[in-house]
Amino acid sequence: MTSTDRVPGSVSEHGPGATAVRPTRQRRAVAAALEAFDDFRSAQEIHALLRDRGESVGLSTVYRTLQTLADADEIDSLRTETGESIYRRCSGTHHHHLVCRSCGATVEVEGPTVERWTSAIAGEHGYTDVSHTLELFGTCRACAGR
Amino acid sequence: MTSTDRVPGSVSEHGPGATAVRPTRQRRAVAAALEAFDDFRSAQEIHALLRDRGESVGLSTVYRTLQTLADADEIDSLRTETGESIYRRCSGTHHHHLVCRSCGATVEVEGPTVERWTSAIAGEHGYTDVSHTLELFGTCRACAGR
DNA sequence: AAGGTAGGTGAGAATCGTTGTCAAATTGGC
DNA sequence: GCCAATTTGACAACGATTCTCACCTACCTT
Ligand SMILES: [Mn+2]
Ligand SMILES: [Mn+2]
Ligand SMILES: [Zn+2]
Ligand SMILES: [Zn+2]
Repeated sequence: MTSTDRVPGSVSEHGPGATAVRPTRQRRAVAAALEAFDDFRSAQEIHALLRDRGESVGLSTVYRTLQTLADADEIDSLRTETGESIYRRCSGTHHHHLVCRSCGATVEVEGPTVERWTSAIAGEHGYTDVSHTLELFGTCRACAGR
Repeated sequence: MTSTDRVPGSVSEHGPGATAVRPTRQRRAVAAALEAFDDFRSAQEIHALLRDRGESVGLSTVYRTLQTLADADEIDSLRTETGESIYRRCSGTHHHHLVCRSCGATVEVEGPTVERWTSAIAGEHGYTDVSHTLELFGTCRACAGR
């Protein structure tokens, strides 16, 4: 699982005009931090973790890196109720999340049913180029037992 | 549609301990502003509208009122991509939104299919007390035609 | 290997939506 | 009217995120 040394965001294009994305120490560190977590974390939390680990990375850089990764769909991001952006490594396929409100435990869920429903609804109303956001929040088994 | 004069947030309880929610000019103004719009608006936009109308209401009050209304499920609220909270009057039943990214035109959609799916998924994973967020974004017919 | 350059970094300042403060104003019940 | 509880709003404070910009660094070109 942690086999590839591929640097997040790296684009192996050739010739002139290729957008270079450099595998810097900072980008590797952020990517590694994401691997260390199983649940969603904020940019600030990741920044703090790296600082503690002694691999300090500037806060601006952490923000930039996370956004770049999210834009490239290499990590998932969502917003907490308080409007804070949180990030998590994710599988490559389209999916949604079932998150424990109490401990943050996250389960990736797929929903062909929902995917079909969303396109159908959008079509009925004449909307095109449709995207959707769907997140489930609840209390996981562990947290339910006090 | 604009028949009732019921003040948003009003709770008609009796006896000692009843939490009074007063129908002030400010609260009426915010409620009226929401009726004037058909799509989602931010607290600041509503504040500006009221100011222009000459029914100026303090920004803090606008924020407070909108949040109170949203907490009471009397209006819908969601977050833009930039993290800003926007509000809209809504029907009383549980529903979701299909919003035009371009002009903001909003359609309320219901989805027994989705509701069923979410509880099923949550149950399968042992999550209880589940809630969900689901929003659809697309381009409406009008905006699609240039 | 040296140099050139586009891309990357980070400390600190700036944004900006939102929340907190608190004295003054308003409301509803008596 | 009178009063206690509630509400208001100008203004300060917050806090997450973004911007600035001088300094680095990876990497391509001689
Ligand atoms: Mn989906
Ligand atoms: Mn639903
Ligand atoms: Zn949990
Ligand atoms: Zn539109």
